[in-house]
Amino acid sequence: MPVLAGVFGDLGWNGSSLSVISKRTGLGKGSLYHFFPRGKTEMAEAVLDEVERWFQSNVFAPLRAATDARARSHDMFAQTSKYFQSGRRVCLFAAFSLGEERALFGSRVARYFSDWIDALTPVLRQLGHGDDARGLAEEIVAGIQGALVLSRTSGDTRSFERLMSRLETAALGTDSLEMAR
Amino acid sequence: MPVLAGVFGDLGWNGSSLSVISKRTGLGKGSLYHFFPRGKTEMAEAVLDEVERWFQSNVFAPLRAATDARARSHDMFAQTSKYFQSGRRVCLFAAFSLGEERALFGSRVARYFSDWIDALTPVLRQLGHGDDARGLAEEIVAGIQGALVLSRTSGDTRSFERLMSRLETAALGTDSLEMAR
DNA sequence: GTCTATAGAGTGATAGAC
DNA sequence: GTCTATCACTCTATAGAC
Repeated sequence: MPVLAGVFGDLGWNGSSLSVISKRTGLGKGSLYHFFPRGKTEMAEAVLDEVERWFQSNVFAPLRAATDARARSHDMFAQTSKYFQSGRRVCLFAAFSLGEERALFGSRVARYFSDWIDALTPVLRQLGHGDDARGLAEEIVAGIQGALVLSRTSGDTRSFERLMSRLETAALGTDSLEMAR
Repeated sequence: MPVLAGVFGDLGWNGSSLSVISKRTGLGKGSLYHFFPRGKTEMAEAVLDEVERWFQSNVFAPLRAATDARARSHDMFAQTSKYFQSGRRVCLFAAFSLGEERALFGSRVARYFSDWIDALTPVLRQLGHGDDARGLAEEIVAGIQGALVLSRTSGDTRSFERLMSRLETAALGTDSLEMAR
């Protein structure tokens, strides 16, 4: 499964041909169709399932925990940064948001992002963002995707870290801003 | 050329087969290879050339103009929003940042984003962001890409508008923040 | 005749499915 | 490994403008 995820991340949906998948997994086409009778689509679904589970248990669920909001926010950024390996890894949900793959996986891609925003919003509300919480949650989730694009194109992992830390500051920001008022 | 750009935007690099391109442009393969002897690669290069020229003259150059910084900032957001049609259109530079197309177009993709950040930074410095100007420029350019991802996956053009307006507020933000101090 | 633009049959290679 | 479909691409033929 990690190899499969790596192939889809590196080559995208259309670039991940069965021959490449066969080569990188070390499995023949027969074996691949034994485990995934519906072929490439089922392979991608399995990978998305796994990524989704990882985010549900390591990012979304902790956001809903009953601990300090500041800690939950920090934890989200730490776990997200860890998952994306400072921008070296690709977000498959974003990668599958275009072309043929959009028709295949579009609804679950949309759910992934809305789940994230839904989980983050109450934390930001607790941090004092009030009616702005949902807008800021959108901004942060979008900002993470943008950070992935920018750090990938520049090949600079530090830009990812820089952008993530700015987003985290924005999440905590209202406190210091209110003190200034 | 607009049709070509539409195909690459809708289907991506691998999804844009010559047969689709032939169908949607209404041109036979002979004509396509007459205009683009190096094939699909040359077609994509021509499209990227055009997009790059558009941004150079409508976004990057105005950012370097000798007018009011506030107006230049606003103009950038307006033009960018116009180009991306409130998130309905895809950023081809981001779309070509993965897989095989990364090897083909990676360097010019990187340049597109760094040109943007380079042009935006001095404007933000004039708006009072000081040493933070470059970091904020990164954040804004990344934020636009994130807004495109999010609005595409949700199918909601208003989320794009919302995110763009937040970024514009951030660009102008230091003034009001300094007044509060 | 020459040139540019056109169509589309035909090439080998490779795709995904089985 | 075998299947058919499709891939990017080449080539030949031909249209009309000058």
